[in-house]
Amino acid sequence: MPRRSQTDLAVLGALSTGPMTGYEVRRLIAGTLGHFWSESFGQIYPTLTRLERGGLVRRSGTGRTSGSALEITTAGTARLRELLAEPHVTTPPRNGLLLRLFFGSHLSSDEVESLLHQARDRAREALAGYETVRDDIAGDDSHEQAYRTMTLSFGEHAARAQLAWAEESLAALPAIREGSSRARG
Amino acid sequence: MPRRSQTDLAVLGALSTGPMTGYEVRRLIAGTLGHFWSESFGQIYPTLTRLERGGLVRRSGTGRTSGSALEITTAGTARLRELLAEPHVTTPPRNGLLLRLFFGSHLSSDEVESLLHQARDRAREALAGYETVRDDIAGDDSHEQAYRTMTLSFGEHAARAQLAWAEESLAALPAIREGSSRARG
DNA sequence: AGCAGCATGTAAGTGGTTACATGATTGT
DNA sequence: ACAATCATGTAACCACTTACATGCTGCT
Repeated sequence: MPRRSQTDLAVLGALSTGPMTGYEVRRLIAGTLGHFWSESFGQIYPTLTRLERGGLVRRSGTGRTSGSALEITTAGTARLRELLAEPHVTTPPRNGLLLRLFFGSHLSSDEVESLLHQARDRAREALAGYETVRDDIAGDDSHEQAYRTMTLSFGEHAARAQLAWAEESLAALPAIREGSSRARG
Repeated sequence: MPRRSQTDLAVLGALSTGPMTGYEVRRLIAGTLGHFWSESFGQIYPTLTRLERGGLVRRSGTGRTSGSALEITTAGTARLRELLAEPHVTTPPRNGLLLRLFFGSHLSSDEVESLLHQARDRAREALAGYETVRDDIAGDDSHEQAYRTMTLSFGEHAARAQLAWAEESLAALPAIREGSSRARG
């Protein structure tokens, strides 16, 4: 199983929603897709020129201010569908917060509490962000709306779960604190 | 902000639970930590030799069968605490399933259904796995138990959230199906 | 005798991050 | 004028994955 980049998929997908400049592709991926996908900016322009050379994308007039807008071609749409049908890979998780929590016995209980506060606050921020996204989507009644709602809903479920977990864990902390101080003497 | 590897942290943390061979470190990271952390095996042995050269880890007798067990040193424990106190980084998400779902309008509704089934089944499998982990932890009454339970609980919350989301989304599919067929003709 | 699992590594390749570099345009 | 944003790239570095290579031990 060769290590295949899914950057093409993300970029073609972005362009499938309409012509835009490379800068706008960047922003779309960092913004809307940001909750479940990320591309480093250093990848996007090289990918766009490669796709253009391959005839999957073409220049079409100028963008809003300067630069040229990019448009997906028929071949590009076909390629997008191919890529969508391929088995998906999700990068293995690397959650630095949970890694630290797992070895929490080496931390002071204040440090543990701080980690949990961070997790809780991050979940709250995510939820607040999703609310505005939901408002954006509401004004959109294309056939793409349903799928945006679906992915948004995933984010909301995940954030609510993290929030609930963080609050439960914070509530459990005093008992752990007692336990470890009893163990130490 | 230099791109810093957290492999040292994961490996030192693993060894902080007791002496073990490199092979066992591998297994611990792939198993117990696997739900929120991953290391590629090609990294572990080089890391161990580097840590040994740095005096953070030392050989101590032989493992269960062959090979030599590795033990964390006092300096290693100190380093571990340093690393734990550093700000954590969590790799940006790259969820191939959600990426595809987001562009679901280019997929047939059968393909979308299949993606959701995969998400649902994966969540169920995770939950089943967590159940056995919970049993393992129950027999362990060290002061580390509380933190294992905490990270396990995170996994359970996340898996339950994903399961609920997948089931809701599957239930919503018929309406989407209707909508898109109405739009097409 | 043979297989599964234990055990330890290496080497090539690549995907991706980060930082740097440059200039146009719009708003104040 | 000046700042912020739009816009397009490049180059170096590195972390990581994958595949390969090798031998031992315990069981049947």
